[in-house]
Amino acid sequence: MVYMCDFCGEQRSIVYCRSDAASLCFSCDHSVHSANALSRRHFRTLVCDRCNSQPAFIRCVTEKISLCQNCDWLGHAGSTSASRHQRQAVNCYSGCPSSAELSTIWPFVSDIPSVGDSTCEKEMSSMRISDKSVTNCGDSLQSKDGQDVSVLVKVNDVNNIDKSSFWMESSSMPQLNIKSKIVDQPVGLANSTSSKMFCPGTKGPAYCEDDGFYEDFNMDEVDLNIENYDELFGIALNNPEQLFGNDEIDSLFGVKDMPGADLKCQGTRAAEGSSIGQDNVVQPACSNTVFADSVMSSKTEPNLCFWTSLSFSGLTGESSVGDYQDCSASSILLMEEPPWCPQCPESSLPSTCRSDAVLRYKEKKAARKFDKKVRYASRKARADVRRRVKGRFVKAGDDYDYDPLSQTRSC
DNA sequence: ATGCTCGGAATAACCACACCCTCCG
DNA sequence: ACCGGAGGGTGTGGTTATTCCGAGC
Repeated sequence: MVYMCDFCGEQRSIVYCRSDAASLCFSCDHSVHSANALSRRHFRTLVCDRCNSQPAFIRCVTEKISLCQNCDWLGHAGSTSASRHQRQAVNCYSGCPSSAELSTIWPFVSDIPSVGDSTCEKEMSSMRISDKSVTNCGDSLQSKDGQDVSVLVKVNDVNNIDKSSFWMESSSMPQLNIKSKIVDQPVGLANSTSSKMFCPGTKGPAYCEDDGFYEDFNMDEVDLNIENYDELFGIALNNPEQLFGNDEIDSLFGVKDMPGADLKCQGTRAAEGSSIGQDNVVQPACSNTVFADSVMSSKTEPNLCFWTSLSFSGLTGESSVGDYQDCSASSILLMEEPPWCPQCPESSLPSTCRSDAVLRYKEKKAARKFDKKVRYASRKARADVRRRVKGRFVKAGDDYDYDPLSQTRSC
């Protein structure tokens, strides 16, 4: 069955835009995402060649098809022979790259139509070329005329990766025993091992920072350059809270108390495991049902983007779901529970243990409070001591039922 | 398949008043 | 150009009310 473009309904859908939750043909993708600056930020990838409904994140070189997470698992996890298939990550892009640039991103796609240079590209160049996040990331792609079309790619060979390594930028974690190597690296791409952490499947700081949602993330505060990994985590590995603080860690992960969650987590958590001499730290995320559940149940939480972008500073609850959807992590987070989880042999935690963990998680979640920016400390100080009636401020001298200072009632 | 009810979660509204900002003389 | 006063708008937190959404029937 041929799936048609959600927009025109005439051409075969090729590109998937998660922000729009739409499968588009190249032509409509170009026209739709050249509409305005926001739409140009949408990250698109190929549509899964198998289910035609999910964004592809893996290219099976052997079968010459692009697969979503689900289909990749179903197709490659089952049989030994299939699991040996050579696979590579499917790149994604934002902006309006030309057909030539698309060919560079997806050299295996043969039917890329000609989409000439448009005003969109020009606007994109003005918007993104100077974007330091792109240059910092090192994943930008230079077009012939030197314009950065903000093509962000992941170039790691993903052979042998398991589901958990999909969650992380494995090659960026030097202390982890990830069997990955770089193959088929597109021209103009920086070595991913030298890049900073970025969103798996898509890519990180460039995108996230660009989104405004992460604008409070200050790299100067915590230098997360992987080159400083030892310097960074060498101190914090044994106790990441030294780096981020207890509350921030709790707030970020929300699953701190969950058994088994620590070492399944990516980023600092995984690094934490590596620091204590666990070579095989990377385990399938599905190895812990609780963890998977926690992730899925937290799919609308902004801090989940931390998993993939390390954008953990100054996150508040102000961002909309759309922001998360724009985050590449959404390809995972917004999905339903992966079908491969039930297949995992380690998912047999005792139900009581699981329920306890879930309970702790929910309590933690409830207790968690997103940082609220207080513009005027003096006003806050006053509000903190102001007497109230049913939560409302009362006039000075009036009866009150709540006094923050004395915790007593006047009546 | 559809509609209804229920419960939980998320969000908005409310209150007083010190402080901030703008305007004007 | 600078200063000071007047006046209006803003922001602060705990509680309640309202809205939203999913599950179950």
